Amino acid sequence: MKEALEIIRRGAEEILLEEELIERLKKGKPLRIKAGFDPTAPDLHLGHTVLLTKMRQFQDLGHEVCFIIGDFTGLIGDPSGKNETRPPLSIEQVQANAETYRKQVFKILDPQKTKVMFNSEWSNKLTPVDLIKLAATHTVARMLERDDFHKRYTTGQPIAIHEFLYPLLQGYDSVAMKADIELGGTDQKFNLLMGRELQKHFGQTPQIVMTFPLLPGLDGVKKMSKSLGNYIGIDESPKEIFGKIMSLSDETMWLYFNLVSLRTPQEIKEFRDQVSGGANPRDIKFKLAVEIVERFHSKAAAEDALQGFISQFQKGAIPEDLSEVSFPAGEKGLALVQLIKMAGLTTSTSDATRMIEQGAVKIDGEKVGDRHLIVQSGAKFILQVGKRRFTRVTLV
RNA sequence: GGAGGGAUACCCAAGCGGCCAACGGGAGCAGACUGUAAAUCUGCCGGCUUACGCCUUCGAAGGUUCGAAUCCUUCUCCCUCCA
Repeated sequence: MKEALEIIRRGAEEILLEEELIERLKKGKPLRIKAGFDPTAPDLHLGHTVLLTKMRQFQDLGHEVCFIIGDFTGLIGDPSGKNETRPPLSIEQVQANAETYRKQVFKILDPQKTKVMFNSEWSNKLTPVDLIKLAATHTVARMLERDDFHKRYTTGQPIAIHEFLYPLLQGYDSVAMKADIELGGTDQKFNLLMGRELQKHFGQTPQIVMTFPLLPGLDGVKKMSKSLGNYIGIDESPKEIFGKIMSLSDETMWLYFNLVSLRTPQEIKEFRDQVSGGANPRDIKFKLAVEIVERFHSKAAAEDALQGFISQFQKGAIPEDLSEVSFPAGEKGLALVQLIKMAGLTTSTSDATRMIEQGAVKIDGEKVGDRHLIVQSGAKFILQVGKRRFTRVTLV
């Protein structure tokens, strides 16, 4: 029991209320753990794994985990942490995204012990009268206490009325499924507490709320999200994941250790000591990258990624597993800028021209200086743009 | 319902008849330095074009003008105050 609490507590930012949690754990009955996910992002990324890993730990401790897909609330769009109204998703989009979730979550969760639920299941049954009654439980003033709403309100940003319904509906989920504990990011605190209030209102024992720090994205500042493009997808290639981890700043690396690594706090502390003792933080970052790739792929893949990384970036070698493309050059040959674009190394020829001008383009490792360069049919070479974009080209 | 203010590129934000593909900042990309770290410095940062050059963009649609992001009309959306 003490150990269990230790595991549960780890990584959490806040537990409301911890006494209640202990109380319920003591009873020894499996608890119902709830965590909701917006079906907006088609792919799971490392940010999601913070909660998923915690859910997994609950499963391993014998509790019942419910993975809620907010397909109904997704029609509203969670206003949490946003400074603008989110565009509603179409039903088709929501369904497609939910499917992707289903496929990916079980890389972490135990499928045998997971209940996947869609909140439309009960939300769609609410009548307009029910909704009005739900809305009547809270005041506008109470809603405006929420930091993001407050900010938008005071700075003159629009708040649509339906956005007020979001916290209420998310809270209602807890009522509908009789949750014992709800997990969420720190930005979810208001919504999570709403669940407590509504459960009380409906005569249930209020759920315990656990919040977790938000995992910052590659920039180290903003929350990891698909829409910001600063994410590491758990479905990405080993090489990709490895590279992205390596591009994290030293400072951010520690946050990842705390939030996504499964190493013990003692191990992490040892790493910190090593670094302050003069060890190259890069080598510690290697360990993090290896661990994460191993977790979502395999030990072998992690080793390959490490070796590939070393040869490519430390020894400057051209990677081996290159994609290959082939294009007809025509009689007069093909402009290099065209080729770069066709090969997908840049998005436009203008961009390709810029790359050449900036000395970022190499053919077989040789820098190209002439932006008007024409390549002839029969040529075969490795084309490189910048440090990371490579492809093997054959002209016919 | 009435009065006033606003909408500019990924974001913030200038411009208010030609010098505007549009100042400046942030983000991003590339180069140098390095550890694909940080900091710093340099360049780029709408598209097409194998030169010259061309095309589209300033909420939307029309109009005035040799010429509009800039002026006029209508429309859409947002904000503030009043009711």
